[in-house]
Amino acid sequence: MPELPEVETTRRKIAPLVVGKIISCIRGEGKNPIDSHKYPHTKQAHGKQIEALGRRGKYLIFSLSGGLELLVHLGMTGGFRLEPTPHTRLTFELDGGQALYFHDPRRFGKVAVVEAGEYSAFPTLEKMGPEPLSEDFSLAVFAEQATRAGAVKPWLLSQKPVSGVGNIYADEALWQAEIHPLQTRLTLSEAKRLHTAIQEIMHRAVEAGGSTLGTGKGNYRQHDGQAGSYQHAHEVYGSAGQPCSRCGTPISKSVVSGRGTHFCPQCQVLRG
DNA sequence: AATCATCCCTGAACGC
DNA sequence: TGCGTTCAGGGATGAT
Repeated sequence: MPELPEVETTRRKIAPLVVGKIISCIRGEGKNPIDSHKYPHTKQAHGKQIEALGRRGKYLIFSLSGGLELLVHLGMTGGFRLEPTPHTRLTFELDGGQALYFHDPRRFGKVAVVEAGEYSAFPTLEKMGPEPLSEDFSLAVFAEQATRAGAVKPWLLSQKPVSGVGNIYADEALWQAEIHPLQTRLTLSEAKRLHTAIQEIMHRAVEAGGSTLGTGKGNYRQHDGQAGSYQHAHEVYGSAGQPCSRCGTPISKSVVSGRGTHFCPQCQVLRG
């Protein structure tokens, strides 16, 4: 499922193909009109030039001429393709006859055109924490906030302490930092380890082109169908019952705030 | 204010 | 083999 590394990989791959192009039209499925509830105001992009392709957390941001932005959230199964698929939800027709297809089997993805910076319809984006691979991801601020009373994993998933961390990379970072997903009130030492783990894992995962899980149609792939490779580096996600690579104890799986949660019960002990 | 459950949606995995 | 059931999950939303 697309988290920061997958979204960043998408951005890097797609940007050279679209920046500078004019969106002549965005079309819906087949001959159907676009569902304006799921994909609001896409018509405003017609005739606009794509000036840049940026990213904030898990959101792709197409900067358009006329002070507009086209926001894309890939949800669980969204992605761009160069050819139409049975799950093409939107077709972006570009000048020069090229097209970009928004493929999204489970339809959890979001696409919208907004005034640049007007994110009030996207509260998670509006309140998004710092980028984990930027200087803005301050250890001091992170460690201070991490002393809070709530459980650490749901907090990471909220996008507030840091942006772009989803279920896979949250589990991986907590394993590397040796912190239990339900731990509260992190010590300075724990916060430092987690801060480092998030940076390292995100960096390595971006380098690997993200993670591609399973063999199905709903998994994450790059626009050309190429898979990422970071799944081979997963230590806990999808590894329930497998021995922990540090201590050999079988990895546990449970549910934490509605999300499948993988951890090593030996290395990641809940402090009282 | 913070935390939790519910909803959306459909392919994959599982069970009989 | 084939059908039906359950599961997965990011983020918005409503509830607690």
